[in-house]
Amino acid sequence: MGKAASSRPIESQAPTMADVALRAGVSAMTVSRALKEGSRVSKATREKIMAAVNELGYVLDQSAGSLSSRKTGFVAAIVPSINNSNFADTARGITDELESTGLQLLLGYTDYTVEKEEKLIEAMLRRRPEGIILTGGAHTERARKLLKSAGIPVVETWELPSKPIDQVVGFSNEEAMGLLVKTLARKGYRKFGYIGGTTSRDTRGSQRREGFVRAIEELGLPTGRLVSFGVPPISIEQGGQAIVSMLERWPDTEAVLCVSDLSAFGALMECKRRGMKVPQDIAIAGFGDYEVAAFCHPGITTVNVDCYGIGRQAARRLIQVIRGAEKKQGQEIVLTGYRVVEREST
Amino acid sequence: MGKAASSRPIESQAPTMADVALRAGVSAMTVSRALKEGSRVSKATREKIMAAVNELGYVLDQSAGSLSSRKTGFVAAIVPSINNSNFADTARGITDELESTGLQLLLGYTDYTVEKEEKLIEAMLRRRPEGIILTGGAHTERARKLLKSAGIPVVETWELPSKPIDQVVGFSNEEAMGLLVKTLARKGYRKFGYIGGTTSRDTRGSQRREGFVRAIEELGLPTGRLVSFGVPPISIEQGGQAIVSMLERWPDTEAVLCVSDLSAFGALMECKRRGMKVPQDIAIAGFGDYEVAAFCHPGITTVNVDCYGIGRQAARRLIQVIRGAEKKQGQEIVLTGYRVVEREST
DNA sequence: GTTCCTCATGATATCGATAACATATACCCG
DNA sequence: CGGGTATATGTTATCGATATCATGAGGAAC
Repeated sequence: MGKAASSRPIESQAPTMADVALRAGVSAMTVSRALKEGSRVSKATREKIMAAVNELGYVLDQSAGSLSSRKTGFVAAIVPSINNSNFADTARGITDELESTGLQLLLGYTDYTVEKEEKLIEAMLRRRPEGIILTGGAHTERARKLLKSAGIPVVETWELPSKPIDQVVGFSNEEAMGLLVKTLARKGYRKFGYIGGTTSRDTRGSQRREGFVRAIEELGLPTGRLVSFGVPPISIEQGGQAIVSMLERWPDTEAVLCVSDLSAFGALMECKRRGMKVPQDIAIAGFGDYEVAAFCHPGITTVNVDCYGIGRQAARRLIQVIRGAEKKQGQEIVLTGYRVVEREST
Repeated sequence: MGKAASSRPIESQAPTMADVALRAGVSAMTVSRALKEGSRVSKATREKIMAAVNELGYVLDQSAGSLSSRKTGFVAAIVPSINNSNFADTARGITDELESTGLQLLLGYTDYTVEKEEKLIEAMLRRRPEGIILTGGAHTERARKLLKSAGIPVVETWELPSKPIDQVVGFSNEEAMGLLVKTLARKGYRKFGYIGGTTSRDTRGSQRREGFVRAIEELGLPTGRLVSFGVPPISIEQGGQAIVSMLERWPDTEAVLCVSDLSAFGALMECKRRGMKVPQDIAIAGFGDYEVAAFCHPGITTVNVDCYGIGRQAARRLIQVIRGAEKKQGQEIVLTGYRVVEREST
């Protein structure tokens, strides 16, 4: 910069593409092309334009661009909670997958209610996302209608909905919990208890519970040891309270399965606080393979779910439809893996 | 619905405001008014319009609206990680505070690098947010320039930057860690160790470490017991590995302070795994008051930070500038509280 | 040298809503 | 009943970019 320092005009207005064009001595259209990857602009012109861009501190206005190009570059994703590290991982997977494509994530959370989900869906659709990722298959009728008339690809995740809207990336929570029961039954446990939330708001939680009940029945084991405690998402603290209730009602329970690792961890800590030995006095298992389950002592047996992969795959499927062939290839269902991780708590 | 089922026209195009207007027999402008809170439209007209809206499944297009109104309704927030429950809480606080105002959050995460922050800031500014919330005070020069020329209110959080851009909602990590040291010194501990990450990427971590060193020096206690382990954010697992290293080099350490509760939890579990008694053999403290610290056994002494409140207050300050008086009231700094929470681990 | 093609660039219309102004109708009051 | 005011609605221009078509310059081939 051998030239005199360029005086910065004190304009409160942010510079526009026309300002850049004027300064670079080209048309606005050429500026638009120069700022877009893969369009042909001569090297000299591009340099002039970039110089003007830097001098003015210009940043492209995508809200204007998306109006004329009819592509907003948004993808919406709705999860039950961003405080839950499983869903945070999914959100991270989505973001990471979107990053290379220049798509921007609009993230919302429902607090596990379909009513808030409906509101969120509507709010997001106002931004005209090019695709939308939902958690689970439970939605209000109005939400379904809104999604249908929006005409954008939808991916439901984390479950296998009985009535899929469009695409699905998920797994059967019922089967996964069933597998956990069977794995532990093979180790000799017979009196199983289950800890979960009180309502059906958390559909994945309900499915896991059903999977538990079904597996117990199939194996011909003692049934009925179900404790419901707290509104989903059931916290660490509530897991601790729930196991107290479990031990009071069914003191001879041999193994307790929890709807998530957080409640399992709470249960585990409560047991230790009471001087019980895990797994000798009682075995505890969770679901989700949270970091805390791997590194607490004893480590908690759990079901590992590919949370991050769910996010990446969901985003990838959207991208394929958005950027790829116009034609939707029908309701594809992607099954994501899960596996039982046995640790010291069982 | 006593009427015959309305046949759904197979139009791939999403309906526009003009379609609604046509159907309701009014002008587009009236539709726009009817869909906006607080504008005067007669009851009969509004009902006609709402009927048309529902029949067509119309959803307002805000990207178009924000172009003419010159208000996008976006607020950007950039945090180091969304997998960290402290920052997830802050994001939740922001979202909750924005909800009533109709503003939509654009959330991004930097993985603790200023380079990715710069990229994110630029990407977000392309969406023309009306305000932006950042974590910490470390930014690239270019990021600062971009923010300045964007001319929107900026709130830096979670720290007290030495060179604030605009507004600040945070606390002194240095002082907070110093308070923790002093609190434990009062209980009689003298040989303090510190566990943190290896680089200065995590500026809050660095500040906590400085606060630790300074407090130790001021109290005239033995210095130098610092273990750096792993790239921030330091995980539970790395906390466990770090305390092994600490015990090898300084076996007589009485109390170990960790950059966060996650590493403290890892350290705690590793000690238990080795059969050490906490706090009798060694005391352990963390930072951040994560849920796990409260409910693990023994509970971990830590510094509680109002993560959620930081988010709410940061958002509130933005809203005041955005929706309120045009005039910025200068660089206001809001101090958020913190407090030492003593538990069984010390 | 003429024709044809490629590549760089410009001109204009347009995306879908809203701001700002214009107009029409109803209502109020002395 | 006339003038003024409030309320409801319509008309037009506009936000800032991009799609599309048009144009011009340069080069290759014969």
